[in-house]
Amino acid sequence: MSKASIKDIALLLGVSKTTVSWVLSGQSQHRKISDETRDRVLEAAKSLHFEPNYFAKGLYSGRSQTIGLLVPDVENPFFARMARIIESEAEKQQYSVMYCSSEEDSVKEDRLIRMLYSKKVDGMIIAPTNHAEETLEHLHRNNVPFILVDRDLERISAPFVGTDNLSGTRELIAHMLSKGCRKIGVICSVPDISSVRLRLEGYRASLKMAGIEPNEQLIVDVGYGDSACIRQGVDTLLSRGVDAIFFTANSIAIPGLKRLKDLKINIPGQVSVGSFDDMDLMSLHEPAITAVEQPVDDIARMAVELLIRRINAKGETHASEKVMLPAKLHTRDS
Amino acid sequence: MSKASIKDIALLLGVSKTTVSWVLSGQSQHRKISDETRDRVLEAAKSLHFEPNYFAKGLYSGRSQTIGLLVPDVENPFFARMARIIESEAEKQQYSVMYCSSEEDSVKEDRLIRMLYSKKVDGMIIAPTNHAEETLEHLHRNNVPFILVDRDLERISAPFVGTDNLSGTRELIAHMLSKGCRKIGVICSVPDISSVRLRLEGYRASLKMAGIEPNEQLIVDVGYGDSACIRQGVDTLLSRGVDAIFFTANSIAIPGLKRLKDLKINIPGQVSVGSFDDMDLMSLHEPAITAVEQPVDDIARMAVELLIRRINAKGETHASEKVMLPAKLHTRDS
DNA sequence: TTGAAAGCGGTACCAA
DNA sequence: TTGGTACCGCTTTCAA
Repeated sequence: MSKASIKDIALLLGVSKTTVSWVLSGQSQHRKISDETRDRVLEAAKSLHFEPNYFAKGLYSGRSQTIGLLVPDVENPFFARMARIIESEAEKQQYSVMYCSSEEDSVKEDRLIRMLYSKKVDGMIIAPTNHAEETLEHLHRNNVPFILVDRDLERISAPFVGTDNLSGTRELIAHMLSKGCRKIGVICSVPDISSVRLRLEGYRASLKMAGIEPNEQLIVDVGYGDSACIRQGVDTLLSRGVDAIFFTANSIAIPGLKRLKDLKINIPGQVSVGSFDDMDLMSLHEPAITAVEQPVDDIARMAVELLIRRINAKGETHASEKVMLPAKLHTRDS
Repeated sequence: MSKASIKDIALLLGVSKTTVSWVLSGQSQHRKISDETRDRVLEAAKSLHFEPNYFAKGLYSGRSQTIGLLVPDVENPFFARMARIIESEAEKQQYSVMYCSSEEDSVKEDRLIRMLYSKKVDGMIIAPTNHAEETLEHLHRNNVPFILVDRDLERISAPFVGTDNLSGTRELIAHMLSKGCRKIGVICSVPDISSVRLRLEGYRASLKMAGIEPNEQLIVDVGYGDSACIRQGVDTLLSRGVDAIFFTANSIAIPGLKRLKDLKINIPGQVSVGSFDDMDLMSLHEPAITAVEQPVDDIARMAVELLIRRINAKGETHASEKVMLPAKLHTRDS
């Protein structure tokens, strides 16, 4: 029951490995193999259940037909969906996906990237921490193509695909302002990554546009998003008299909404709420929560497309495109 | 910048590949390599940034240090969490994870399992469709260890780890009965998989225990869970006068709850609600929804443990343990 | 039209 | 204590 190899087929038929290899890799035409030989080989391959050995092929070709996916947390609905789409897009092109979660920890991130690298993935899709430069440089030097998603690293020139966080946020804040909110608080985490930074920037810009001077006291940074800190953050903002709260991500919104529920705060009576990342929970919430939906499917599709293009273009230098896809505001009852 | 190989090091130092290989694989002691040689090799390896070639190693050893994960949908919060825990458990043991989503489609499942197989994963963790026997037999014949999770396949003797669906459901239904519900409807999908089958069995058993004859008219099967069908299912049950609805999975509960919200049904005034699979949404819902939480972390951990044990015990025959972990009922306001 | 042989990068047996 | 060499399975160049 041990695997049939090319050699086995060659021995069986009394032809050479070369011939078998040529037939099996569809080069019968080009290499002028006789139809008869070709058919005998194909038949033997079928009856012996021949399957090319992945390692041998990889050893020679250097290709694994596998891509690596590194995100902060595959369990987060945003990244879980991204993983799902990436998987199906990759499969269409005969690629498999290996995934890892960095937990926003750059040390772990470094370790995981090296692991993916050592497993010879043909390329990677990475939502990096803000300290990934060195590791990514290493990839670059070793000609491993990669695409950044969700957060960009301005200091390195790498292709990026993500949401237009600035416009998305501005639209959301503008909506809140139009509903009469004047003292909008924010809860954010990991503000050093580009996406969050831009969401904060969008927030400030919108206020200024409306003639309101942003008050830094109303921006609460909860570090890596521990839920106790988030609940605390809600309390802080409430004590500072906000009339609205902007959650900068789903991971913040969930504990945040829980806290508001526990405190029996009336939404939008006492405070309005707006959130980045739309999810079932937002529309099912009572009242339904206004949220900005990221174009995650498009991000995933484009990331795979760009990555595979780069994999196939190994060697050639590309301009490092930076793609920003528009977000979509869902105004609801909050 | 191309990778340094063992040969490069050997050439550089004027020693043989054998020596280098032995030093690098930590056999200096055993193979009695002189300390001096060892140090020279180690130093050269470090300065040339030597890293063993994954394919070459795999070609010889047959091992990939990778496991395959096949679930119906990695985006589903239950499986997303499972994926997350499996990843971290696997990493502790130096394994990477490749994932695939079968979409409950046995044809796709077969294709994906074969793909994982061809990529030489050392083992697989699979939440199978009810038609996976043949493919799994193929794995078995080829000595690829695998663990079934979430749903068991009684017809084949394979290790399984999942939730005790029967008890979990009985507890939930008993709770609903104790609150006075008498006409409990059910919406389920893919009832041919063991987990759902057991949930339905638990439902019927509980009713009988309470002296109520189960009415098959109150069990709506929505096939593969298209959300239009689920909404329709809710309508059907309501028209049949149920005083409670049991959703057999989170994927059913979400569209189901949406429909109830759209219809402005008062929960639990008009109908009570209970669901399998706890998630943030359940406790944040107004009113909070009573739900059965599956021990997904334990399932994932145990699956990895059993799998790796089997990988390492290749050849030995094991009893095929079937592990059922207890579910936890969260009674809430619905 | 087909085959022999070298090589991809390690590992391990058998000698020395 | 160390080295030569065959082999894992596939691809491809060069010869016939």
